[in-house]
Amino acid sequence: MKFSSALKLNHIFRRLYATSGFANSHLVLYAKKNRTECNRVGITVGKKLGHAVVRNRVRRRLREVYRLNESKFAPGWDLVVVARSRCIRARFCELENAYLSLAEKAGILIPEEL
RNA sequence: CGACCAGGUUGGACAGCCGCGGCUGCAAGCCGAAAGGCUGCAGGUGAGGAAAGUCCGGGCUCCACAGGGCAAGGAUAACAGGUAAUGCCUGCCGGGGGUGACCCCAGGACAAGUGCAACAGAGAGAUGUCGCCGCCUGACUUAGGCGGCAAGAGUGAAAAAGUGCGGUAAGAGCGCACUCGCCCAAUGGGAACAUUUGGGUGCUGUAAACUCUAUCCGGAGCAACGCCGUGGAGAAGCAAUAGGUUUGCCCGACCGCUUCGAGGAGGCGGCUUGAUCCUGCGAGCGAUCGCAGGACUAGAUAGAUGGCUGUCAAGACAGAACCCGGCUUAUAGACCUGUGUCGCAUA
RNA sequence: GCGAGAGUGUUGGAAUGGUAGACAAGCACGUUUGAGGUGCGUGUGGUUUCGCCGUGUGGGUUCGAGUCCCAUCUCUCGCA
Repeated sequence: MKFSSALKLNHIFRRLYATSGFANSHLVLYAKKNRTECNRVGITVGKKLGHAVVRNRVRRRLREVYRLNESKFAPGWDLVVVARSRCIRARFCELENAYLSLAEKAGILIPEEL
């Protein structure tokens, strides 16, 4: 994790929810530029998804997706990822595909140099 | 061998790569005046039996009262013991269930008072519909009146202790025998309580209806509480054209400066050594207690255990958040103990 | 962490411990109309043989629980 940290402050979450996000059947992604060189990533797993064990598993997997793919992301963004209920039974590769396709839609990936 | 009963233990394993939170160390590096912070490396460590529900009881912290009594409100309810304490646990008594091992029970007082008991039924806590018997009157086998009775009928969840015999005009605890309930005494027991004992007595049920009796209870909760605290608001002191900021200097522009300071955002502490755990011996029917030796075993703060691969297994319920003791609920599979129970077979 | 409330036919929502489903909406059928709408009337929990089971679930108290008591599940709300 070279240039990323966890997003913890409640008012930044509020600010990001006010923007229009990107969604697919597994996830919702909110993104906004900050004025630093770092990325701050917040994960929201609501109480609807299940008990604490289920919610922890979803959160850990989403964090792991970002960690393994950090090199593909451009720095200088605040991200909030909201898990939807299909994440409970999804495999890891499905979560990874959903995450990366949303990030591509939002335009926060480094464009691949051929 | 099969079906159970009671109590207890455990709660996927191994290997490889990447990754996370504390802790310890480095005569490591960087930043800093220092305290310390950040990074790297190494070592070791890192969720439960229910961490859950928040149903009880405490510790701890602050507030209130700082002494006692009464009232209100709430909780508990056989007896004895255990415990820091409990509404918990153990033993025992009583009641109920099971062939049995064994299991279940809020289990004080309606004989202090009040309330309620729908429908049905004459009558629901005190009576008399049909009825039975005697006497009188009219009539001639029935009607009316007066008196006695509560056996039988019928209603209901419950009907005036129950059954039998005697007794009588008919009947009736009116008398007797047995049974049942309550009260008193005696005996046994530490007590609840028990009784092939003696005497008295025959009273509906309901207090998870109000109530009465006995005992206990001050309130809030780690988001408690303590400390630090940019800016801004406030107070005091000083200074008056010096000082500060803006680019090192000049010009220009902007701003009074210093100290104190309740406290909001935020940060730090509280934060894990404790009614702790393990082993052995002893006391006790047991819960539990005593003694000796040993161990240190998460401490996060948007909240640390994940991802991929391989082998076996396929298998649950489920994630600490100040800490303990219980209760309740959810749980796949595996294992252990018993001079345990029942059935079948054999001897 | 602390605290409060609710759960009844398809839906909203009543019911003092005493025949469960008042009232309204919806639905079905009949009637009114040339046809529809409106109006009026009847029915409507499950299974079925009288009957039995039905108030989130499981127990208990009571002659009798939607109601009272205990436990539990789900949902909603409040405070910080």
